Amino acid sequence: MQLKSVDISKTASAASIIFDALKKAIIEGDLEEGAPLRQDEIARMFNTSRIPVREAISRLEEHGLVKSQRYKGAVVSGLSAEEAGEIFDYRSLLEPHVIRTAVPRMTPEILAKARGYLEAFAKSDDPMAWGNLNRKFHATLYNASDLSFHLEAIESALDRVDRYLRAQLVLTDGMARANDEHAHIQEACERGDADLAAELTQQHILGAKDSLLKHLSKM
Amino acid sequence: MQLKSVDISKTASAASIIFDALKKAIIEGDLEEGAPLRQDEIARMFNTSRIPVREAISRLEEHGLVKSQRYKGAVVSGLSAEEAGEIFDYRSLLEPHVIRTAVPRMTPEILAKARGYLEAFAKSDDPMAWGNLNRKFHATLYNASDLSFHLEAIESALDRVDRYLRAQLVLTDGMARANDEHAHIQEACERGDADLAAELTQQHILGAKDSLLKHLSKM
DNA sequence: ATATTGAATATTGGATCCAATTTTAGTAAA
DNA sequence: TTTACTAAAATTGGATCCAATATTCAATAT
Repeated sequence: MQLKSVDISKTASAASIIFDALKKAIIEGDLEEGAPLRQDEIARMFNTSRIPVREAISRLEEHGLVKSQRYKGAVVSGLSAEEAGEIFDYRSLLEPHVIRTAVPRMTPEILAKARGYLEAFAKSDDPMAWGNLNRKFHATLYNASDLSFHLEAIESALDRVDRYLRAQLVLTDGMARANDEHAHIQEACERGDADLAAELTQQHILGAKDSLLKHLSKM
Repeated sequence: MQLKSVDISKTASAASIIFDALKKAIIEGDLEEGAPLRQDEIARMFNTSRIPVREAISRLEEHGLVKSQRYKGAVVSGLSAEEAGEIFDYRSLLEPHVIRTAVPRMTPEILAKARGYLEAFAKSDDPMAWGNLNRKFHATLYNASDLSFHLEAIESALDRVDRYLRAQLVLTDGMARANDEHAHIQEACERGDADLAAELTQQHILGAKDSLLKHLSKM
């Protein structure tokens, strides 16, 4: 007799759940720069002991999202304008390369999926959703490259600047420009023009950097 | 009264010590691909409990150096030829940019230090030392860029391919060619020719990739 | 002899407890 | 009032113990 197989293997460890939750909170700005991460408090929130909390925090530290000191605890780490700018430069090296590799491998399904995110992004009026749709749009196109190391590196870099990117998108005319640029990138991909897609991606990133630095200097 | 201040603050945590030791062992190939990391065994080695060992392993996992499965344990992760090649491509994007930024900021002291490593590398007949001298030579030049995020990213990428790089250096004529290429890079830096230094760095990396992939395909 | 079952062993993830250090609050002295 | 000192509270890192799961291996059935 054959039984329906039920996937019970997805029992994520407590440490992973806490890690994901904290990471999301930091990336989305719910936990602001400098906010202390008290092990005890977090453990109570998740009904666990401090052990998995400590593992989560130490993993976050490896990603540069928190800084921790012995006996003093961990705080959410922030970025100076220079550091944020550097990460945008880093992205402007990697992402054009990745999309250039990806374009010839894009299937109609991938392009349709990207277009879906593109349109949702254009239509959305929820600033909180913009950041996610923006990332999903780009990630969908990039994933076709199959360059897993590059993709991880880009994700990690985006995690660090996501907060600032969001702020920039909301507080300036970034939203309108991003929409426009996304449409051109999508078009280049659909036409199979890898070089153009790469060029537009680079401009997209450096334009955002410019806008972000201007915004930060006014604060 | 004033006391001689003794710096006792550098009491690294047990987890950090274990992390560094395991990382070194993996990078240098003492722990081979697939080797299991038993928490109990490692804890006994360091005279600690398994708690700091687990933290170390989870941090290694964030760096992609080990893969761990619940109730099964962690093993040293390896790279396929494709994955190793991808990391060399990644380096060939970042490192030329970094050295281009670094060249105008190189002081005579930095150049002298790099030359020291260059010469030590050329003279050394200890294959185990080559990998370290190679990294120190490049790192000395790169550090002048002050691009800390890029520098971290490069270090992390090198950590992953170090084992393969070493093997390639030893088993082919890589050593002689590397020496030659290093000398040319050093010279370009001393002349202040940032573009040439970047160009040579890119060739250096892609040449090593080529040599590595040829070596791997013969196995 | 080989495949299957089940108990013993090994191994990991987490909870609770303890030690070391920092921070805070309170008290006394100038 | 302000400053220096001390004790209490808060907080982290690690050790020991327990629960959950995987693996091994001997006993049994085919």
